[in-house]
Amino acid sequence: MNDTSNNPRPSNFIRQIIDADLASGKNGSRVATRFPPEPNGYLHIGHAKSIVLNFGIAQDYHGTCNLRFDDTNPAKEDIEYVESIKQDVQWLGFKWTHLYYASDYFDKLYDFALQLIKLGKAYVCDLSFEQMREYRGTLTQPGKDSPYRNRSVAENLGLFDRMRKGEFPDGSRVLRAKIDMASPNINLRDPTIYRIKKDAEHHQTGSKWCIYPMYDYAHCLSDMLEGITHSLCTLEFEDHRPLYDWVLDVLKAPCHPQQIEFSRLNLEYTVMSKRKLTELVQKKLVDGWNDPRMPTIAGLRRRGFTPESIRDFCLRIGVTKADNIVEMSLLEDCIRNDLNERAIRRMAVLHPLKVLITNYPYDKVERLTAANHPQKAEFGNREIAFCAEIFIDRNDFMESPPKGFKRLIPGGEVRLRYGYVIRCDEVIKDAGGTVQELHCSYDAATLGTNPVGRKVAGVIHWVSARHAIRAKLRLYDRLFIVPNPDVQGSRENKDYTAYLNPDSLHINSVAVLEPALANAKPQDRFQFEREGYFCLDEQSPDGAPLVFNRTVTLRDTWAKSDK
RNA sequence: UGGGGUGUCGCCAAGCGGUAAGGCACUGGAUUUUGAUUCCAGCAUACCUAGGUUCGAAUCCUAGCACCCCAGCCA
Repeated sequence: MNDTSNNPRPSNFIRQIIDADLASGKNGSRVATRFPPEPNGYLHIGHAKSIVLNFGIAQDYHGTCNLRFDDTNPAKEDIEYVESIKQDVQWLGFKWTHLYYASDYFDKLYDFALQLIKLGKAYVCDLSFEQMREYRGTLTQPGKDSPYRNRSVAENLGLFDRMRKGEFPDGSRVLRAKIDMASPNINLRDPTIYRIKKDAEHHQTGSKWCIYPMYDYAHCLSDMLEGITHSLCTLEFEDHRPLYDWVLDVLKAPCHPQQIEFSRLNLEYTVMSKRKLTELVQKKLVDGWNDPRMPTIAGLRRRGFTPESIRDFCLRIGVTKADNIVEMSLLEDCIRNDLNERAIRRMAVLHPLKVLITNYPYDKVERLTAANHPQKAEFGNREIAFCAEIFIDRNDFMESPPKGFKRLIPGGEVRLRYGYVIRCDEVIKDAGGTVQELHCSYDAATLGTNPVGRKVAGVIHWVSARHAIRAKLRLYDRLFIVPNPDVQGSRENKDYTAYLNPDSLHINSVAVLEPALANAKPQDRFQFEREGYFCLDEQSPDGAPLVFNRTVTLRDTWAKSDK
């Protein structure tokens, strides 16, 4: 197969850091990473970049990689997301060393908070949300100390204990790290590390806790507790690194993971923020998280993408700190490249036009042999029925063709793929002038061999009208009509949904397919010759009409030309 | 006007002081019973700008410029 995951992974600046650490004997020559999603949505291809990075490094350096759910905010999380994330990581082809939840550490995290208080490095603050914002200052002005900043250790201990016991309402008090209200880095202006959430039912810990740690506090300690050596995250956390280090330093942590930031993936014609993807789902602008138009792993899977192609994509885009927006053509190349190698070929006519072969015995049926893959004999052959009535695609016939048109024209010849050469003798039209049917004649001497004395340039696909099966085809196009809905939206002061592509899904219910497709199984992938790669929808129920999703079209240099 | 980042071909991205990898896209051409695949060729005297150091700079220094992130009791 065409699995690039077996190829050496390209290096990047993070691997260079690890190489240097290994060379200097840091971390006892151990490499431990983790992939830490919050279960508040489905994974998308941006997460795949992080997954391939983290798990790939663990594989290549003979290290470990944990899957850890960063589940510190029960209000936004759900067990459905936990399950989908596990499934998606596995589907991508990775095995975690350990499965953890940040909530596994809630007891330890609480004890560390007690330590912080005893060290005089944390205090309970009674400021309201609004007051807190005022006291924080602005980007250019320093903040000012909270009036509660200098409470005694005993008072802080007592208050924090009562917070834990549920004696105070949500929002009334928080535990804050005591760092520096005048820091030019806003994240260091006494950040909140614990807040009260009394009525949230946590998907893992139930109602055991009514206070929950904040990301900045929980993440570094979780990394530490797992003995992570390299904590890889995206660029927006760069400003948080001093806080990450502060917590571990103050607590004199026995292990201090190194946080390294890389830029997140942006893909043209889609959005990648979980907030926006959630909105698309909730407002039913798409048909759920696994809608094949979504950049989610579940969506790409349903669209027909292979795990190999997504891994390949993640390797090809690289890992840097530069802002980027990757063209869709790269992702398309990855899936075409993989499917070209492994997809069985079939014929499907999307816009059927009836053709009567007038000189072929009307009642005769012939079985022709067609290769399942033109370059791979080991894929075997299948038989296709041929008779006097067939369907070809309307797009393969033109009465007044542009220059260079190689398909069927009145009086012209074309090769039927894996069949005979036919000539169009007569065009039958209805009263409105629409072509209804073509009357053609076939050349019996052209099966498997070229006619002598003349060249037939075109080859078109077809199916027997008497044997064809019907199916529903879902033809997908880009979700948005502009390359960068986020940027365009803020520039034009519009919501990104204003750029949704109204034609991102086209349903074709008239397509006719060769009968061999009847026993396709959900997720089976095919190349419909000259059309594209399709996969049987995972939700096609047994017995119901087949539904195929178009993964991607074939490259089409003819359609691209000006003609 | 604060802090943190980033700037190499249309897009991604190597390069780490010795004279601009690679992939995608694009453009030619060959082969082809998929206008697919495959193959072959082309595609940055140039690295945000301006100075400087050096025999030599995308790489070092200085000063600018542009863009991204940060003022959640989100992650």
